[in-house]
Amino acid sequence: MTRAAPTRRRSPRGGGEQLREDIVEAVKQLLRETDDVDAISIRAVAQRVGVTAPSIYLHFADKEALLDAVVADVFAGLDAAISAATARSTTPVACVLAQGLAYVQFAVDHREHYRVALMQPSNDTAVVDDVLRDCAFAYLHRAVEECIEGGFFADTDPLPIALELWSAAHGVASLVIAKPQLPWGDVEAFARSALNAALLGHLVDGLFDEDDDYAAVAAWARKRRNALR
Amino acid sequence: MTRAAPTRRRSPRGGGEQLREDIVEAVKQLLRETDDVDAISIRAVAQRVGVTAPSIYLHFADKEALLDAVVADVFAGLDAAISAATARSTTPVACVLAQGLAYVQFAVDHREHYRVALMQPSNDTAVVDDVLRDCAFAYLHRAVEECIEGGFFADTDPLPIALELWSAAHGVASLVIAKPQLPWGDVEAFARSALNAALLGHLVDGLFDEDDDYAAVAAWARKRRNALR
DNA sequence: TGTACATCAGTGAACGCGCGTTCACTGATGTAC
DNA sequence: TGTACATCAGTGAACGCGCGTTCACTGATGTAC
Repeated sequence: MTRAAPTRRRSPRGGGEQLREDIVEAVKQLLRETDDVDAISIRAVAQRVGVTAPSIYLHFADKEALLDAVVADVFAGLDAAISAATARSTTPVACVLAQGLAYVQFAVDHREHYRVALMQPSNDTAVVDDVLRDCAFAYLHRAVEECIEGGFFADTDPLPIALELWSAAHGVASLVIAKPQLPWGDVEAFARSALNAALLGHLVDGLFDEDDDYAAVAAWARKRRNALR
Repeated sequence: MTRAAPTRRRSPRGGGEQLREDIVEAVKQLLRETDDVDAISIRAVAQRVGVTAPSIYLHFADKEALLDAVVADVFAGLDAAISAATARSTTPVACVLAQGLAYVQFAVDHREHYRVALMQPSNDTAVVDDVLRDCAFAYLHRAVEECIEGGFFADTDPLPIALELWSAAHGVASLVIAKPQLPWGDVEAFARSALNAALLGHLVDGLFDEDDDYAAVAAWARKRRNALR
């Protein structure tokens, strides 16, 4: 393997910004191609950008800072996807479903990006996580609030519900990514079904006696199922 | 750091079995102590066992084979936890909930073991995954079948439902592990609530018009909520 | 317009390190006679 | 019971490698006069 000739033009004064962006983009490219965080080395990244390894350190303090920047970039992409799904929705419950589907779609479309950002030991600083909390998750939190305000969900604290719904979407996304050989069928249909169940669960939450091992809801469901037949 | 003196007694003929088990146990110990897969090196494992590095290769073809053995061992532990939860349960729906709680409990009690086994790129061979499918997951699959046979769930294919419930439990477990600083509150209570929602969702699945953006179920729930008030 | 100079983005070579793995070996264990 | 020998679990030293990071440098860019 021959080293790539550094064809890149030198940046104008104070113009390292372009190289910085290129470096982050190169990491994302390598993640996409190799599906393996361990393939990310300073040398590999530098070569991909067309620059020598020490140049990376002009823009990032160390490798961890570089990966933090990549994670922040991934969060921004996730945020954009969920923001778009939110804008497309009309009712709050449908909005939560759309957000969940967009989330899973983003994750499986960018599996290694998702893995680095959300399935990895968090070397990410509080700052990086704040990006997530203030953006992508904020949309979900707001939509849950609207579900409560609209009387769709019981009138309780929206935060745990939002976290539960996030867990539901994350569960589908991360298990599909970690174990792709399991019989998922069509992933979007699977995700829709799983998210639908979680949503239905919250819609009917608190409407049945909860200390009876589901006997009350089961009896009700059985009766209704027979009536529908 | 001085190298540990190899105090270990030589195994009797054909008695490498003991060392093999000790090696797997040492890996699990290191994972527990460091919370970091990258801390697992052949040398570190050998030192922990009290043996030199090449000895490892008498029992495992290479590092990947060693990690596969560890994953299989973790799956066995998970299997035992879920088996115990299953035995404790009386009704099938309560059984699914108990299995899910046991699953999450096991995961957070053995976070790095869980990470290696279920949040990591699967270098595990099909053989290793079969252990999971034939043991831990089989209990869930069976319990879902019983939910259907008992008329608790709609009469459909149990496999996707089991996978969805697995995703729900995995979602809680893996997100709590990956982002422990989020406001989870009591993890068991959180898991119970999330699993409860998924279960409720499947209990009432198919009982409402599904092409109306949840309008039918929402109207029904609102009425019932008012009646209960 | 032309020249001397300061700046600083990027270079090239090297550092020390820990890794997975190999190989010829040693010496305690167990066996055959 | 005693001795010679085969076995093979575990050793010690070494291999080549790629890694993150450093440091003194170079030379194109832009500026001051």
